[in-house]
Amino acid sequence: MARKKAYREDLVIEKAMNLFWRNGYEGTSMQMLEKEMGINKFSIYSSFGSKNGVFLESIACYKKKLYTLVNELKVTQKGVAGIKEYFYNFIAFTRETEYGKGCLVTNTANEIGPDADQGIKDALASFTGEIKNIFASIIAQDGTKTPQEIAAQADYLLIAMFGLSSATRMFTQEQLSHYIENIFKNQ
Amino acid sequence: MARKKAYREDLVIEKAMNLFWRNGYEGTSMQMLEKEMGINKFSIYSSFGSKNGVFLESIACYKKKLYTLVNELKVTQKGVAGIKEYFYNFIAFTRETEYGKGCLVTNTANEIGPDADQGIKDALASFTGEIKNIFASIIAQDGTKTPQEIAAQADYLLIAMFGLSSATRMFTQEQLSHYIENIFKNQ
DNA sequence: CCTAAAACTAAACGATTGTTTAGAAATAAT
DNA sequence: ATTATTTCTAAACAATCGTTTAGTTTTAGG
Repeated sequence: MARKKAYREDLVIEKAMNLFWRNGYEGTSMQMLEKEMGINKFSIYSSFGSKNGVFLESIACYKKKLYTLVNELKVTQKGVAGIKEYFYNFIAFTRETEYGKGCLVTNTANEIGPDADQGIKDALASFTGEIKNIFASIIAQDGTKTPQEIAAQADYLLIAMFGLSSATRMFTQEQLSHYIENIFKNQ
Repeated sequence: MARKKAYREDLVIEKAMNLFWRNGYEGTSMQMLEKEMGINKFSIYSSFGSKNGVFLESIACYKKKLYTLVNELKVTQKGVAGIKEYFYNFIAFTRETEYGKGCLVTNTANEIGPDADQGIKDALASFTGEIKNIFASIIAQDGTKTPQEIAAQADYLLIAMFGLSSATRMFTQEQLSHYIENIFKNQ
């Protein structure tokens, strides 16, 4: 006994996600979201509660997209060489035109301060922790390293991945290749 | 035949610079600038023209501060080991409390999009180019590398430095050390 | 001392931010 | 077909953004 929604929430969130990915949280206004999502403010608020709610759903949507790459990484038997492939795959994943869009999670981590919304900070921390754990288990594959060595190398590759995400937004493909090749030299 | 300024422009710019460094460009409002600089909007606009003008002066001020470190780097005779020292010095330079503030230039590069103010983009590009040139001339010191090898390694270290700047804002000192030690392993 | 120029205070500007609301349109069950 | 419930349109909300302006205070030269 009621009217039906004229949009699908998962589809409009994907559009919102792309807007946040390109423009950041503060750089994306409700006006822009209305236009891109194709629904008006009332619908956005009734579906997602707030701009912050739209953003949290967008991060969840982003993770789902990225997990195509992450799942390949999870099952790799190539050791650190598999992580290197993930680095290159990630560049392709972020490519927009000449430069990349970076990583939505990393972009957000760069944007927010210490007093940002807790839900956002939790989402970022859980994502970062998960990637680090995957790196660590791959590094441990050959069974030659101590836990300390594994943790240190996982930190190294996590921060390198973090830097790569930002770097895709302003360095050329050639520069990024120089970066990745040196990161994995002698690893 | 006129009233005298009750403030020194170089001193109030240093305060503005610290605000931008901590909060970013968009995260710093004219209201915050008024309070931190200790002068009101009229004085800010009459001295610097606009918020953008305050920011450009703040970047110049930041460079001056950072050049204490950069000048040490310029005259180093230690080759790549001197660059490694610069990386560690930079962490100390950015340290605020538990985490660092990053690099004002890098923070800005992460914040702005492709359609940002041209004056800002120029300032960032000139700074980045200068650092890369210093890295390249240090890498070339031992006279064993081809120009291509020099350029590739300079790109690598530039992006690594770039990543380190962002990383100071959210990774622990221990993690940063793991990162730097691996960056310079076998270089 | 008077006057003119610059620096100050404080209020207001229009635009945009995220959010809310009043009323019209649509739908499913009675 | 009527009714109850939800979605939608469109306008308005208060707050804040960067910027401007009118009017007052201070200062140095004639």
